[in-house]
Order: sequence, then C-alpha cells, then structure tokens
Amino acid sequence: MDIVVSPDGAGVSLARLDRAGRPDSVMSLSVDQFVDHVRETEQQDPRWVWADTATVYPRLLRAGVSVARAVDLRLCHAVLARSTYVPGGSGVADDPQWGAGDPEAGEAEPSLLDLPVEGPALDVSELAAEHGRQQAAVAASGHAGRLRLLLAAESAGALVAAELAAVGLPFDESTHDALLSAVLGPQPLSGGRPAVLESLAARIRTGLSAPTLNPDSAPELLRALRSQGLSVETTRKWELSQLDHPVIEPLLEYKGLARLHSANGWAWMRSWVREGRFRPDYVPSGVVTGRWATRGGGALQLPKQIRGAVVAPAGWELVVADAAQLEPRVLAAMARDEAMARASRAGDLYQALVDEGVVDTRAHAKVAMLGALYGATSGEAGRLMPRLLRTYSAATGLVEAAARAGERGEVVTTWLGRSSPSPPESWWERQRWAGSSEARPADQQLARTQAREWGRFTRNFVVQGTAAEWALCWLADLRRRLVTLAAPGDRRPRLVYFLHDEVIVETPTEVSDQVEEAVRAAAHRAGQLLFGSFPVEFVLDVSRVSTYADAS
DNA sequence: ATCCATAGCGCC
DNA sequence: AGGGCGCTATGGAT
Repeated sequence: MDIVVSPDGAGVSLARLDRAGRPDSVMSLSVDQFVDHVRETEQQDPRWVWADTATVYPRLLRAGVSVARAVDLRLCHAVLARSTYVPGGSGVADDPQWGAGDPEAGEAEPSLLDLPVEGPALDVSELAAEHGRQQAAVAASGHAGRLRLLLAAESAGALVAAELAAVGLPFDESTHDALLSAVLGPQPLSGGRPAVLESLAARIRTGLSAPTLNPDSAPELLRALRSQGLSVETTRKWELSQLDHPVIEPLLEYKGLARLHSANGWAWMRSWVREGRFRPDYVPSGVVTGRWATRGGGALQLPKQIRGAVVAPAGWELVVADAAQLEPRVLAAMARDEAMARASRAGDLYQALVDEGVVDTRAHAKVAMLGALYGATSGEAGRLMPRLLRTYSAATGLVEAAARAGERGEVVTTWLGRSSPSPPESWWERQRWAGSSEARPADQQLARTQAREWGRFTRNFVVQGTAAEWALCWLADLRRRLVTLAAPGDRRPRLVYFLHDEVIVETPTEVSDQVEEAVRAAAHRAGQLLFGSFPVEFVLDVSRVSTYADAS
C-alpha cells in the first residue's frame, strides 16, 4: 500500500494510491494528527511516498515515530533521470518540476538538489504522478530488478540518515577536552593559539629567522623556507619531510597539531556536540558516485586522534564494523572475475594476492590494486600493473573499459544503474579544439591530459559507485534486522554512524552478540542482493568496544 | 563586510 | 601516484 505525503503550510496532505496509482480522497491533517496517523498506519506495513525524506521524517522522529519503508521521490528521480538503464522518452527525465534530468541542459552540475527544498510544495496528485512515472520508467528498463533495488536502497538510506541525525554519535566532551589538552595544552580562554602551538610557532620563527612569520600562511612560509636556501615548491608535509633542516621537525609537528585544533578542536566540539552526542548533517547520495556527503560537522573525516572521545555509555557497547577491501571485492563481482573472487574468499584479499604469487608483498598488492581502481599511470603501481592485468583480466578489463569510455566522453553506469555525468561543456570544447586544424601541439596535449583525467573519474565511478550501492544495501538490511532486537527495559540497539564502508551500532551489551550477527548477516545479504550467487565474499572487520579508538 | 579560489590535510 | 569528498585559514576580489 502506497501513501503519498505532502507537507503543506502548517499541516500535511496525504492520500492512498489505488491500484492504478491514483490518489483516492485526500486527507488534510495537522502535524500532530499526521504523527498519530503514521503511528497507527505503520501496523499495516505501508510504503510512504514523499518528495524528500529530510523535510518530513525528522518531524516524525522527533515525535518518536519511525517508519519501515518510504520512497524518496527526489533521490529516485535523480537516479532515474540520468540512468542509462532507463530508456529515453520514459518521461522521468524531462519534468522541469523535478529538476533538469539532462545534465547538458543546465550549466550547473546536476545535483540531488534539483528539487528545491524550499520551493513550492508539490501536492499529492503531483507526487502520485511522479511516482507513477518513476515506476513506469523502471518497468520499461531492461534492468528493472537492479533499478528497483537501487531505488529502495536510496530511499532506505535517506531514512537512516535522518535517524542517525536524530540519535547522534555518543561523544564524551570531557574525554575530548582531555585528548586535546594532552597534546595542545589547556584550552585557551581567549580563543588564541594553544600554548603548545604558540611555542612551536616561536621555534619555527627562530629557526627560519622570520620573527613575524605566521606559520598558517602557506605563502609566507614558502618565502621564509626559501630565504633559508631551501628549495621547495610547496609547503606540503611530504615535500617538507624530504628536507634536512632543524626547522622541519617543529614545523611538521605544528602542522599536525594546528590541523587538529582548527578542524576538531574545542570550537568544533562546541558547534557539533550537544548533550553528549555528535550530530553531523548527513546528505544521502550527496556525492556524484552515490556516496553520502555531510554538510557541517565534518563527519567524513573524524580523525583517529579524537576517536577516543566516542564512548558508549555504561551498559552499552559499540559494534564497529567495516567492510575489508570493499572496492576490489565489488569489482571482482561486477566483472564476474573468478580468479579475483577466489582471492576474495581468502579473507585478506591483499594477502591472497601474495599467496597466489601475483605480487611479492602485501604492500605491493595494495598499491597495485588501488592503482588499478584509481588509474595509476606511473611509479610502483604502474610497474605492478602488468601482472595484475594478466591474472585478473576480467576485473582489470572492466575498469580499463570504463576509463576508455570516459576518455571518449561517454557515460558509464554502476551495477545497479547510477550513471555518471557527462563531462562539462568546457571539456568538449577543449576536445573539439584539439581536433581542429588550428590546434597547436600544446592544445592537443592538454586535451589528451583532460581526456585521461575524465577517464580516471569514470574508471573509479563504476567501482566507487557500486561499492556505495553495496554499502546502502548492507545498511538497509541491517536496519531491518536491528528493529527486531531489544534488551530488558526496552533498550534497543541503534545505528549511530555510517561512513562509506563502515557502521557503528550502539547496543546494550546484552544483545551485542545478536548485533554482531546481524551486521555480518546483512553484509552477506547485500552481496546476494547485488550479485546473486556469484561467489564473492564480503568480509567484515568487526570490533566490540567501549570506545571507537579501540576499533581495529 | 562578503564572496571565492587556493593550499593543505583529514577521511574513505 | 591515481578516484571521491569537507573543512579551515588565507588572501585577493568585490
């Protein structure tokens, strides 16, 4: 049973859809009535259909109501409007109300924000119409099953994102303060540099004979280094670390600590941690490949230095699980590469490459594999590539083909049906110009460079995007399993963190066994949902800890 | 005062 | 090295 939901003004309109997908009589409810209605109707396992989970679901969550299933029309539209799995003329792409489906049509990059969140609300009949168009587009596709899975996963992900924001990650402010103070000195009350940074800055100024130097300024720092006779092009730490000069040691230490202070210091904590919970703002599918982004809080980069502040309350535990070498495993399955699938079943895929005699060390295996995924052209990875190509010809052939398609400006598509954007108009202009009679060799060189850059993007897109699909299915299936678990006192395990290939579940210790089992079962299920019986193993590293810092 | 690009670095 | 991000500080432009 599908029920369309449209916020309007102070309330909510909703209507059930009949078999033909048309709304029956429309109900107009206040928000409170809506919350009660959802709570009661959930018993019937409906599927809620709304334009945008982020505008509706938080209100329900605040009232303590969660839903099992929903369709996020905006996220689904963004997928369908661009997917090469959807035949042209399906009607999904060219509805201006839902944003430009054709990326060539507007100058702005197509984004998931095609439908303005603040824009005029769409009424239930418009939502029902869009829902109908989407279902028709899927049905007309030659890959209806995959698209249905992708759309369901996208929508479930949107529910999870809202739930993560509502729950927050347990974060102990005094532990964080202690971690910071231990390396930076006490929190400066005036807001200036902490004592340790200040004294490092003084050593740097002395060492470079630059009494007024601001070490946070890259141009100033570069000038000061050069005035000491050091030949450097940038102030990046890998370049600085090559130098032999007494100032390098305090400088590198300064850079590391300054970053901690500015990115995840006291000011960050005041902004993002409330009542012992860190609440970043997740943006499902915010990345072109389908990965999530965040808007504020920087949850994509919670550095290892402060993970000790993520602490489970007494009586609770954190089940931290991440998918080991997810992208190579996904690639093996997509490419139906039997040899690579065999390596995946060994647990540590990189070690398996060593054991199979493909490369000599685990470090080489990792470099070679990442090189294949990202399109490395030189160095160590380049040298190791021939062996990988020979041993895993199906897998490497798939990414090579994606790269060549991108070099030609073609669109590539993930396993479940997310298609890449076309290159920007400036890219095409550059290519056209390089092919014209007036083009100089330098123009042609630049065009080739840009073509290869776009090829590296499309190469990675198919793998990163399919890995994101696997992760969404994992997350969605895990979410379903978790609602069946509870400890005495109705204490329930809950998802509190998700980052690309990693989840954290905060759970009462009484049920942490079941949670770990659920996390593993969901990973196995995700593999089946995407790749059927193809024998690729998706291995998880699971830790049960009281603080995130202790996760392996 | 505000916007924007760049450098640099953290995460996957 | 090579893909994808978000964020901060800086410094120039408006």
